[in-house]
Amino acid sequence: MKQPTICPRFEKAISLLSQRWTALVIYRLLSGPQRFSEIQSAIGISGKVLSERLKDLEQQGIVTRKVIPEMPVVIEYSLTEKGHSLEPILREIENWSQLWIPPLAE
Amino acid sequence: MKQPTICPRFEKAISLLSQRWTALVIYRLLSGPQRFSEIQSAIGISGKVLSERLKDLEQQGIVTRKVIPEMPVVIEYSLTEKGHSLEPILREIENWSQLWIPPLAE
DNA sequence: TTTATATACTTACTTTATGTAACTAAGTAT
DNA sequence: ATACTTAGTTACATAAAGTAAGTATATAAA
Repeated sequence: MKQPTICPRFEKAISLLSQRWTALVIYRLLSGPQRFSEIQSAIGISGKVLSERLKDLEQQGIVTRKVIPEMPVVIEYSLTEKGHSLEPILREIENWSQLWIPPLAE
Repeated sequence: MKQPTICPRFEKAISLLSQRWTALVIYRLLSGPQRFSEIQSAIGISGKVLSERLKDLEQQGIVTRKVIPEMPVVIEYSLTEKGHSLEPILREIENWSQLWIPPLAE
């Protein structure tokens, strides 16, 4: 075999980012802490998968969960430093999409 | 609703890149044209899904397929200009992974 | 007291995506 | 004719995601 195998750290990053919804959840949180239902309605993800993703992301140290004991309890999700460090990647994607995805694409 | 909805162009870019294997296929092709079987063994994708992905990517103008009529026929896949324009994104991911993914991670 | 509302989930079930392994097509070579 | 190679495809099995209803906790309304 002559092809160099792909770096496992890179592969891990890819598998994180290419899990469905994950990038969009992080992107949303870039604009500040949000609640479960805010994320849900903003990106159109099901409650089931969103709760799975948020648990994953929390475990990977990308997202923090904070319970605020208000009158209906509020749960606030936000990015950790590691989470924020993904911003340049998402900005590159944003930028690329403006250059290469036609405006009318559904 | 107070949350601004996510830009559809950005969403499209994300859905492209977060399809399983797509980013790895493009990443491989960044180092030059490759054959079906090379891509397959380098990233460990099944033939079935690889052929689906390559068709998709061809249709989206990211990859080109070229038939070279050699003795066993050789089919060479390479990136278009649009495909190459994704390089900065993949480099950011590569860079991020070196900073934030622990070396021993399986 | 029952009924209703709200948030943040979870559960059961269905549909879609992916994996696996065997098979096909076209062209040599033996 | 038989076997070998590359680039796939097909049929079937498993895993991931979607959908809709249900749960837990708390507040307020009838």
